Amino acid sequence: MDETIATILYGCKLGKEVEANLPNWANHPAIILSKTEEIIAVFNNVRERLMSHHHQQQVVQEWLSSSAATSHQALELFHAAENMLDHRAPATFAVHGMPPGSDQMGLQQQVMDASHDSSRGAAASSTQRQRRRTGDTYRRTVRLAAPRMGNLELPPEDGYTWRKYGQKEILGSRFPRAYYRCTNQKLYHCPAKKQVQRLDDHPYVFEVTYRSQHTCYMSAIAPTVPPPSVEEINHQATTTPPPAPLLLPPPTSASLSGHWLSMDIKQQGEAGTSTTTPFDMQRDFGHGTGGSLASICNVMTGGGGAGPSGGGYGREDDHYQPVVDMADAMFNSGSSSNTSMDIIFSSIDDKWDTAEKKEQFI
DNA sequence: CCTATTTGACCAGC
DNA sequence: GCTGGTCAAATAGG
Repeated sequence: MDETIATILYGCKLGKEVEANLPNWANHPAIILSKTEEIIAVFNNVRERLMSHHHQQQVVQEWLSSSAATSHQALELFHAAENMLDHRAPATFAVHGMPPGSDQMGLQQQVMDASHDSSRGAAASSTQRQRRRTGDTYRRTVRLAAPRMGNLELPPEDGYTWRKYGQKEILGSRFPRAYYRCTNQKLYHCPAKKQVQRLDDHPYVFEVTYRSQHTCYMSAIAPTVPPPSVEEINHQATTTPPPAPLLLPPPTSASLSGHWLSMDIKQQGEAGTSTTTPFDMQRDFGHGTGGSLASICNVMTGGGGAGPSGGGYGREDDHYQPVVDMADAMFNSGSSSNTSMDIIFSSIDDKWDTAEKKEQFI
């Protein structure tokens, strides 16, 4: 949630920048166009996230109030949702950070082949190299937006931690393909791999092919919980309410959209990276001993469980509604009026200054 | 020192 | 033989 606010602040900063440079850019409509498109993309992203978030919150609250839910039930719900997301039909999705109209590319996540692979991984520990193209390998391909700023070479964060083990020039592709495997491969023999390839015609889009499934989080000693499926990650940017009754928690509020603009705002006292988040979720979900509905609800609503300390993310309600209002003011106020933006700009000045001290954007 | 990344070489599938 | 996927030594960084 904090990065949503950070995104809003960033969008506001862009607006201010345009405002300040209007005299200079009066004869450069291309610059203004570029800037305004960026602003629109930023706030579209915010709106989508907030709408998705709001829907999740409602569903979880309804579920919690309508059933004598236990943490065990929550766990079952968690897995059910995961299965549902993992096996549902391909769905279109809007891409993070793409300017309006960019989704006309018809970017689509494609489940290439959801056949499960149990023969790879530890079983392939023979002296011979693993065989390829056997056809029974779990394989699915998704397309994700690259960050529009920062290091464009970095693939979008997906909640898992990966280790790069190879890169190769691919015939007919301008960009090399990068090969990643799960960092837990050694520890837990997790066979999950992914290939990341930037599209020739859309350099801002990564085609990510996932192969084999994570087993690391199922290990009794593994400290991780399954981060959300890729579909769920995509759904964070979906423009329509998700078909599933509820969504899984985001891997971390600092791991996904934070990379979108390369402007993660570190929580105070949070020294960990995004990879730490699922671990805390595991404590709440997977083992159940310390799990509480409150923590589960926090995780489900994307509010809690982030960061080793958990501080800062668990108080979603403290600032969520104002943000919704702010976004609502931005998008629902009449186009002829700019007062709402003025209010926003003026009201966030203090906050922006604070945020700016914490992290220099751009 | 440990871990991650880079990169040339190797190997299997087509 | 070509291409793509993986290995593993070298290198970099914390």
